[in-house]
Amino acid sequence: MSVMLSSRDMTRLARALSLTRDESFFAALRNLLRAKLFFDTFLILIFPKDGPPEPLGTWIKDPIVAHNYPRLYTAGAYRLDPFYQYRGEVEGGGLFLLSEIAPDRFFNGDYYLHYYKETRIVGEVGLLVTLADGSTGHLSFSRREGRGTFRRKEVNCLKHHAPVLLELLRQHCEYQLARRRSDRPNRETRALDDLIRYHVSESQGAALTRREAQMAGLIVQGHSNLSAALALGISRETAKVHRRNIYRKLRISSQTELFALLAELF
Amino acid sequence: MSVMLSSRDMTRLARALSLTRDESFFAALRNLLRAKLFFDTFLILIFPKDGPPEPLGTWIKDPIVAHNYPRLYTAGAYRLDPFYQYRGEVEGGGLFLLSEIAPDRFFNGDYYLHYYKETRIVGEVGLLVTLADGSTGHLSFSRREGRGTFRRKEVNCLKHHAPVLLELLRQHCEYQLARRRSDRPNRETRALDDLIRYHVSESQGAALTRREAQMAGLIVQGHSNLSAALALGISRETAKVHRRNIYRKLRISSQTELFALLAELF
DNA sequence: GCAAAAATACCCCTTTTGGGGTAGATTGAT
DNA sequence: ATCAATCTACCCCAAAAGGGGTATTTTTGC
Repeated sequence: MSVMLSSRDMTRLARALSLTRDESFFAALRNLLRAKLFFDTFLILIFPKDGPPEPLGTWIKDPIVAHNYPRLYTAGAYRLDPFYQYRGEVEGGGLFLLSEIAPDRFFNGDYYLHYYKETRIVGEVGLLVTLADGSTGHLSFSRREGRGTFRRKEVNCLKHHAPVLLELLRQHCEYQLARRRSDRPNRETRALDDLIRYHVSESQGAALTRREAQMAGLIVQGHSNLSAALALGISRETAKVHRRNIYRKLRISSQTELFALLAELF
Repeated sequence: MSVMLSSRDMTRLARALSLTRDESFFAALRNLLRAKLFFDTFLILIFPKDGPPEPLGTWIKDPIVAHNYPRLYTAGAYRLDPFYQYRGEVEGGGLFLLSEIAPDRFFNGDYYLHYYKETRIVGEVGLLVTLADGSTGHLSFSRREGRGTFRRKEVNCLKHHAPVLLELLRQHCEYQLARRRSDRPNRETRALDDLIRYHVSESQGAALTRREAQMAGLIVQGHSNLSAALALGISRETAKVHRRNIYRKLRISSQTELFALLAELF
């Protein structure tokens, strides 16, 4: 990861900038960063002045962690997150290593030992940016053991580019905040599974059950049987049954064909 | 497969009608029909007055047959195809069972014994429609052994709906013929693998080799490693290597993620 | 012409899919 | 209250994907 940005990097950055007001910003930024360095989790949250964080985007590679972590975190563990605790201390914003802002005793504390450690995260970098209403935008990415911690060179490079990343984050969070406040009642809020059921019924003449449509949605979003099972709170075997029934009803025999069928929904 | 069309069927039909001038017509019609009955191959060809057929769309479930059949067929075997031989005999068009139009000795002839039989096809239904320039549009779908032949009820139903299907086929073939004759030199003719290489380079900062981009294209089009290997004329193991290198370069670990990355190309 | 990059092919292994079965618990609609 | 559809869970198996390795040939760039 070189400190200099090539002209191609600038193009990609401009593209990300143009997407800050878009739902796809999260994925775009994640891909942009992933092209430059490895990470195993990628999260964007808003920390209100008080109360639980609001997730704007969540990407966690490990399906089991992806299932357990957000629930525990939002339920209360966030209070012990050094980034959450640090949210008011920071003037404007900045990019920090967990180790920089963690309290002295953090790595011996309850949070680390009983919760954070479970995730096997060995390195975390977080951005914090103060928003207009006093809440704080937070972007975090981390590595699990096996990938090694972030190297000094990488961190320096990230700090060098922090102002741009912070501005991207700020724009995105401000926009999402505004959108949530205006709280438009029904802007295409038709759930994915309803869309899938409707589309499949129209184009294939097959009726998927609610659960099957949910499963189909999870599959095309990249969930394995295990991951989808965790998301639905059922066993991996049952998830397999749903998948099989979907394929049978749609007269297909592979994940690829499911993508082809549902492609026009995206 | 009931003879009556429900109002929902009519909607789907109207949609297919609106797509006759579209590249996606082939898939749309295939899906529409597949919602009503099983088949293992689905082809749309144009038979010129003489000379080899021009494929407009090809879908063959079995990867090995998909690889071998079209090559042999276009190379010359088409001359022995009863549907090809019958193309001039038909006034306007019609829907026929292979068994109806096959010469008396067909099932003892060379074509059947040494070529057609290899495909393990046990039942074929074909549409033929005369086009404005004297060539013939041909739609064929067939079943392989294990699925059973087309049942009398299904055939009667198909014959009942033949006029509509023939009109769909006629419109599509006429349009494709016209488009091919006008032969616009460079209408988005940039090959898929070039598009993939460009897009991946822009969005991921990773450079795929030519072969890798080809492989990526085949994967997202639904080819398994075996199927892609046959298409590229390499061994299944080598195809696996390309797939693995693609995933490594793009920092992904599943076919689903590849879809997510390349989704915007479609 | 030479070195680097790419393409080819095969080996090993584990995990995931895909397809079949049975069977008990829940749920919904009449 | 009952009956059918649905959801659940587990069994089996074969095929494919996913990830690691080594090694040879071909292409490509300088």
